[in-house]
Amino acid sequence: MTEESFTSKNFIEEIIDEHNRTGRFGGKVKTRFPPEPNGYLHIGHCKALVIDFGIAEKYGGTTNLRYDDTNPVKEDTEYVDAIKEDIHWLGFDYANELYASDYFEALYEMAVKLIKKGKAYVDELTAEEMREYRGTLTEGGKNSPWRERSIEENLELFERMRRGEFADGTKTLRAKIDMASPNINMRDPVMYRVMHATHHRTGDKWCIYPMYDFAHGQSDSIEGITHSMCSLEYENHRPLYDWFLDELEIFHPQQIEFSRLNMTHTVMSKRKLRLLVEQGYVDSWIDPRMPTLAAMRRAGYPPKAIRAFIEAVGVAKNESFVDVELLEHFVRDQLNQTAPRRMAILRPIKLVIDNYPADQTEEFWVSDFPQNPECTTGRMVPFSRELYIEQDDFMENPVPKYFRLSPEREVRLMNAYFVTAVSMDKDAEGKILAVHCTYDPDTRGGNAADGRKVKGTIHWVSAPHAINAEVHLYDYLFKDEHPEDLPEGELFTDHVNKNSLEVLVGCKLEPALAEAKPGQPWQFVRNGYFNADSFNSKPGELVFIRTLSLVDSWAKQQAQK
RNA sequence: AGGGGCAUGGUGCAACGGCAGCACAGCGGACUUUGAAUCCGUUGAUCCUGGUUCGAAUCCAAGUGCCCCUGCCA
Repeated sequence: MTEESFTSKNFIEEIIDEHNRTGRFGGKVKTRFPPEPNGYLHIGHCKALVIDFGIAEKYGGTTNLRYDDTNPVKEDTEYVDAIKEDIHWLGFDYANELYASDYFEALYEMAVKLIKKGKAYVDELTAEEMREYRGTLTEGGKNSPWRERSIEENLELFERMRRGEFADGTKTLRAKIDMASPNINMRDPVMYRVMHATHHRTGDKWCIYPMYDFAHGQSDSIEGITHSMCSLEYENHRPLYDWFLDELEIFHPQQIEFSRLNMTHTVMSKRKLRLLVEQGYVDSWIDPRMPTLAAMRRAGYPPKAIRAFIEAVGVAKNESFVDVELLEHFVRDQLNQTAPRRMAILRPIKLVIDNYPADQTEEFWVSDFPQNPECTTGRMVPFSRELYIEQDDFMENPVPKYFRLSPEREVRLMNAYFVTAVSMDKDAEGKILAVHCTYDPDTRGGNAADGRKVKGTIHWVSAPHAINAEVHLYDYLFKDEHPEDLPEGELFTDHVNKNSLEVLVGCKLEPALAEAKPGQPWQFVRNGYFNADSFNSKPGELVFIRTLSLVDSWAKQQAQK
């Protein structure tokens, strides 16, 4: 069975197949990924990444990384670097690192060409006037009084714009198309505006900057891009994309629009993400609660899982809202295969084995992947009379179906011994300070010599050998599935989950975890997947981030009651 | 209201005139030294109305709903 025979093609591939049948691009496929360096890449961009790089790879072509940097006041090299890092992390290789600003001179010449053809003119309408002249959705606009200047005058004025003779906002270069068009984008769109601003790459060389519409298609054309994929909101811009290319009579790529990725329990617009950062709802763009790729990397999401998720979501033109649980499924699926198991106690309570010699210590070899009998790697785990277990793993008055430790009940300490709880130490308020138990020496390793079974198996850490750590547990930033669906007058920031970060101090970890490095995934058994925090951990002062909890059907069942 | 786009289980995606399928979620069970994983089973959908056709999710017509567009943002 070949993989190909069972995977259907998405609509973009069907378009390309058609191009290949008709020979439109001579069988070539070349794509580009065009981020604006004004923020961090998020999971939504990853969809574009997978489409742009995936399509090119599938058809034997290449992909350029091209920063869409035509607006100097919004863009910064900080973002240029962050974007590059994210792309590499995901495992994509671009053919060239390019910038729309590389083409400023060529774009200028193209504008001159359109002026000479009588297809562009210098306008002096103010921003407000231009809005009035543009008309409305239902009524056409009217021509600017400057629309019929001579070609010579336009040429001279445009050159003087470039030389810096005019103040910001006083002049624009506009395409002369059709002020009555039902498509507002065709009502003499602005091609160039005056902006005396320093650009992150060209510095102060320019004081006029091209608009997106005038830059994107021609940049595609210059690079020989065949298929220019973008999100649905650019559909209305395609006639303009085509118009510039046709009037300029240059190589004409095909723009294809797909629906962007939306996900439950988060927001995806850069504006909103920036707001969360600036107003302090999160620490930064890489706060693990953010849907940015850098945040996911920090939280321990494997790039393979993210790509598998995007593949599973598919490509179409439907406005879609993907459940964040689908992403989590792929993350767990990947981590389950790659994260070595370790024991860690997040909310410790002391467990004292009364009949275990006080001065005795022993060690158990434990596999990194106990569910895989072929696994040969592992570590030694020390065991002694005083241990820590999870508070949740002991219940003085157990509820029905609870089969962890409770008075007079026997459970297995994972990989070690069977123990039976016998008593508790309590303070004046009745709070349990420690649990006492006895162990059965004939159950060493976790199996009883007489073959008897226990219902529960709990994890533990030897108290004198434990290392301390801080653990950060994150929850969704928004409890609402659709935080952007708001009642009139409410802000999405009003709905930020105030309890989305829980900091646990004094967690007790098995000693092997002292070696943990950021970026290494671990499964803390029965707790979830964790990763040393690349930002807060210092040698000897580890901080772990919970990437994701394990699926917990017990907790779910309890919550339903 | 004008223009553009989209409608298939709870969610996302297939089926391209011929048995509506896959993934996630859900539900039930088996197994278990992780209440995880794994395994087995299972509920559930073609926006509406009419037409063409032996046969329509698919083609045609009329409707309905949702999204995008009035930046010198991208």
